[in-house]
Amino acid sequence: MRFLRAHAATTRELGARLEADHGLTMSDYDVLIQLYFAEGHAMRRVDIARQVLLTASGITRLLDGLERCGLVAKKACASDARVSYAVLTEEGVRKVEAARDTHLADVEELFGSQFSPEERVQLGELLGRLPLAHTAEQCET
Amino acid sequence: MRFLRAHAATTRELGARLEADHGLTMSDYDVLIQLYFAEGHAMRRVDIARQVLLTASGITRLLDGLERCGLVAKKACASDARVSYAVLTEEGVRKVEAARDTHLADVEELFGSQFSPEERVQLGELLGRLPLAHTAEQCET
DNA sequence: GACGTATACTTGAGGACGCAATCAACTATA
DNA sequence: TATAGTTGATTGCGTCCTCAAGTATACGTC
Repeated sequence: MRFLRAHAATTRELGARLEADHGLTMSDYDVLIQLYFAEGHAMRRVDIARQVLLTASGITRLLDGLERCGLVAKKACASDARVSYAVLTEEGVRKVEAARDTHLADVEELFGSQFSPEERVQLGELLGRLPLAHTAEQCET
Repeated sequence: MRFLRAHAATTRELGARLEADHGLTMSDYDVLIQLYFAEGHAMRRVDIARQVLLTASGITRLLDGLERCGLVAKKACASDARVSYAVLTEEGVRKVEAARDTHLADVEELFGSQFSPEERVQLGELLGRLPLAHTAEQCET
C-alpha cells in the first residue's frame, strides 16, 4: 500500500511541477533523458519503449508531440528501412538540460531528502529486486 | 528511477491479472477494499478520494461504473444533504472477498516474495516517510 | 435572517495510454 | 525466388482520469 500511495503522491507532485516549469509530462521528460544519454542522442523507438516502460504505440504518440514542439526529429536507418530513429534536436538538448536541473532538485526535495545516503542505496537495492519483466537497466537519477 | 520502473512494471502486471480474473481495475479494487473495511461498508465520496489518491471527479465516475455492476449503491446522508454515501452491496462484499484472495496472492508473488519479513517492514518504513500530502494513513495489505 | 464563503458532488471537454489490428520490411527456409 | 514467420512502427478505438466549471447545501457573520 505504501508503495502505491507513495508513488501516486510523489509522481503527481513531480509531474505538476515539471508541467508548470517546462511544459513537459513525466513521460516526455523520461524519453528526452533517455535520448540525451543515448549515443548520438538517437534511439530506435522500440528501444525507447523498453527503457521507459510504455508500449510502442504510446511512444509513437509521445514522440509525435515532441516533434511538433521541435524537440526531437525523425531519422531513417540506413541498414533497416523499418526503423526510424528519434533524435534530439539542438533545441531538444537545451530543453533537457534546462529541465534536468529543476527536476533533479524537485526529486531531491520530494524524495531524496527523506533518506540518508545509506538508506538510498538500500532502498534502491530492495526496489531493484522487483521483476521488471523485459526491461533493461542502466540509468542515472 | 528504480522506484518509477518498479512501480510501472508491478502495477501493470497486477492490474492485468485483476482485470483478467475479476474484471476490475486496480482503482476499482482499491475503492472496493476501502469500502470493505469501512464502518458499515459505507464511506463519503470525498473520503474515498482522499484515501485512494484520485480526484473527486474520478471517484464519481468510478463509482458510476461499480453501481452499474451492482457492486455498490448510493445512500443519502441524514445530517448533510450534500453528501451521498457509497455502500457495498451484498454482491459487492462477495466480489471483494473473492478478488482479495487472488489479488493478495498475486501481490505476494510479484512483490512480497522478493523480501524477507525484516526487509518488508524496512521498505514500508522508508516509503512511509514520503510526504503523502493530504492523505490519511490506515490500511492492510 | 440575508449574504459570502466553504464544501460535496457532478459534468463536459480533453489528454494519456493500452490493446488489437495493420502495414511494411527484414530473415530464414525451401 | 517464392513462402512463411518475425519485427518496427502506426492507427482506430476505448478507457481511465484530470481540470475547470457548475450546482446544491451548509455555515459563519453582521
